[in-house]
Amino acid sequence: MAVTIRDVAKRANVSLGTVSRYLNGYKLKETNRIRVEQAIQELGFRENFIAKGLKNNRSMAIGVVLASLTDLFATSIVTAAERILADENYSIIVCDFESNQQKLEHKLRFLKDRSIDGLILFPGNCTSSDALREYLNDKIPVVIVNDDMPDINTDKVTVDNSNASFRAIEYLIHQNHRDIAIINGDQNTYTGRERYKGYLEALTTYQVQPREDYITFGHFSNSGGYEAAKKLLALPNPPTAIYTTNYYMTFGAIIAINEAKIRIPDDVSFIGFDHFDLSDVINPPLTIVEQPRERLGELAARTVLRRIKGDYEDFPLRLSINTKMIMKDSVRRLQTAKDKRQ
Amino acid sequence: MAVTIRDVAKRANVSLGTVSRYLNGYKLKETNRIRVEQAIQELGFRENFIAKGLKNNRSMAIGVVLASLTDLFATSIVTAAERILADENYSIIVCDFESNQQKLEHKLRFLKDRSIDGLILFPGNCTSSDALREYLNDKIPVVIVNDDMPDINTDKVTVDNSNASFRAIEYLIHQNHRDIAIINGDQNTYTGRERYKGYLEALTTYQVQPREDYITFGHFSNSGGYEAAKKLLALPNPPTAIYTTNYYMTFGAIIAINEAKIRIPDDVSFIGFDHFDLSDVINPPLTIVEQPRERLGELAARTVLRRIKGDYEDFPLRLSINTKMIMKDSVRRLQTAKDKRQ
DNA sequence: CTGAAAGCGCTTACAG
DNA sequence: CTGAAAGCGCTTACAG
Repeated sequence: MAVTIRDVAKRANVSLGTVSRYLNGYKLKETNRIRVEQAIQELGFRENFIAKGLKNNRSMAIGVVLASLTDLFATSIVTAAERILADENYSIIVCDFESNQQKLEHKLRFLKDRSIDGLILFPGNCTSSDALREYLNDKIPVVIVNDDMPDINTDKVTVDNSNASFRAIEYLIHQNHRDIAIINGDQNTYTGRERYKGYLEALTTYQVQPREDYITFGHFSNSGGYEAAKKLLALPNPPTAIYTTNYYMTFGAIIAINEAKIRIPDDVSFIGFDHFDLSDVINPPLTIVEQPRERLGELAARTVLRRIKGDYEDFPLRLSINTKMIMKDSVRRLQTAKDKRQ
Repeated sequence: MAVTIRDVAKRANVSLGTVSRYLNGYKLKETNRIRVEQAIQELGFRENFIAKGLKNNRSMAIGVVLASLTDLFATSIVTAAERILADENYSIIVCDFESNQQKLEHKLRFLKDRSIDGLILFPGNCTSSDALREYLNDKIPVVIVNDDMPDINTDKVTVDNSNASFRAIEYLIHQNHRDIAIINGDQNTYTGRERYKGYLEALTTYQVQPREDYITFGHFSNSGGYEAAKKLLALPNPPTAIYTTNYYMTFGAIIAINEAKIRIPDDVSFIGFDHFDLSDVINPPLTIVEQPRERLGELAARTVLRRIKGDYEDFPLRLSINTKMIMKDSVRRLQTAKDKRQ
């Protein structure tokens, strides 16, 4: 049915091997090259990646495994990665493991059975994995995004989660805030823990006593942020500043704040996490921590490609990319006693 | 390196064919079956899907092509589809075409070169496609989600976009609203046009004169909804009810409404689109149109699987699944002159 | 530079 | 029910 290199060879009056070599970038005699090219044109020949894969033991597919396909953070990283991988003719096979360790194992095996050439993994709340160790044993490149997985020795790219929090809180402190609340996400995730850690470190560094009632926890979701913010605002001594630790929570918190008719930054200062289309548009525009999602995705893709090509020079890569604070109008500088005297 | 059926055959003392038959569910003599099973166990044999695919001319992969991987609506449908496809041992290869017709063509060819067994397509703002026609010519099953693509004759699953709007507006009219605004999304998408159409039809049916200033357009995004709502609220005669036409717009509109310190439903009634985690939690809980995303995804997956198996009985399928209105507290019944007299 | 041939890991019609 | 063999569409070491 489909036209094969055999057909091309026949038409071009050369051997199979010659066509194959042409396809793989070897030099042909000029006249042969032209005839092969013509035959390919005329027959509308397209390479069969499956047959190629069987010989080369490569599938030209990269597995992407994430907790949920509906997580904007992960999918925007995947988008950037896909762009690069597709350019190199790699396809991505995506699997969702619904934050379930068992499903994770299953999907990893599923992908392995499909001979993927590399794996990009967002472990989320899952730690470790037997299936993952099989990848390492079989020398299939694995890049882990935004997680540490201490017992898995492979390439890891992440953002400076802890430091991002540190700087956000430090900034608030420099604006004379002391009553700084945090809206934490799931503590069974690496990012959740790291972002919380940075908060505590900043307070410690500047000798601000952490207050338990200012430390809230929820899921990394809109409603998680909403509920936490509501709780904070209802406190007898509400915080002067609120810091949220992911995209969804930021959104939810903003809704709670608006609903409570509390004004940013007059009544409460606010630093959000992740840049989104509304951040700059709402009133006031939000000061936020922006994650370099695009760069993370590119980095993950480039790393896995390099490993596939056998370049293990800097293995295992441990790269933490810097987040960036986007300064807008949601933080108010508080007056200190000293300010007032002046 | 990897263990093949040849190794299994040797160990089990049977022929290649026998192992293959076992793997494909044919009956073996009891003693052979046991030996084959044992050999598979002992050797840790796993089938090679690539080799299988070469013989069978099947890749066990389904292509999924969408405008953006960060569109929650599409990805939640894909999640549901993936669940079903993975159960049947199909993997999904995902491609993002960034709402760009040319990229769409490119990705469709990219996937075709990888011998996908079927395609699930979310065309978004793209209409028609040469590459898509090649799929149909080559009898590769294609299921289109939430779009019509009139010149492509294949299976299509969608929600009752127009009717969803109709019912939402009808409900508002029954609550005595006449000044009903709509926040439309991109009109170069099928869903955008259909949802707008249902709005107009409802007004016509109930003889309410459409007002141009109540009909706003924006992108299907948070800021699109935000900007449109802001404009509506600033009108000299603001509407008594606002209807938004997708998830993101709903969110953005809610923020604008809260920001303007306008109360739902006292000052304005509101019907949103798509159920999301905050819908029920915020104050007041939102009356919304809920799309059966899960069912859509399952239906798309099941349809493509049936076609792959050669079942073309109901081809081309044109299925529109009903949305559901979730009644909460964001719509107020207006008093009519008659109500007041009573 | 190129052809002939073996082989990647499987499936399946054929004959028994 | 099972073995031997041909073949899916490609690649590549070998010899020229």
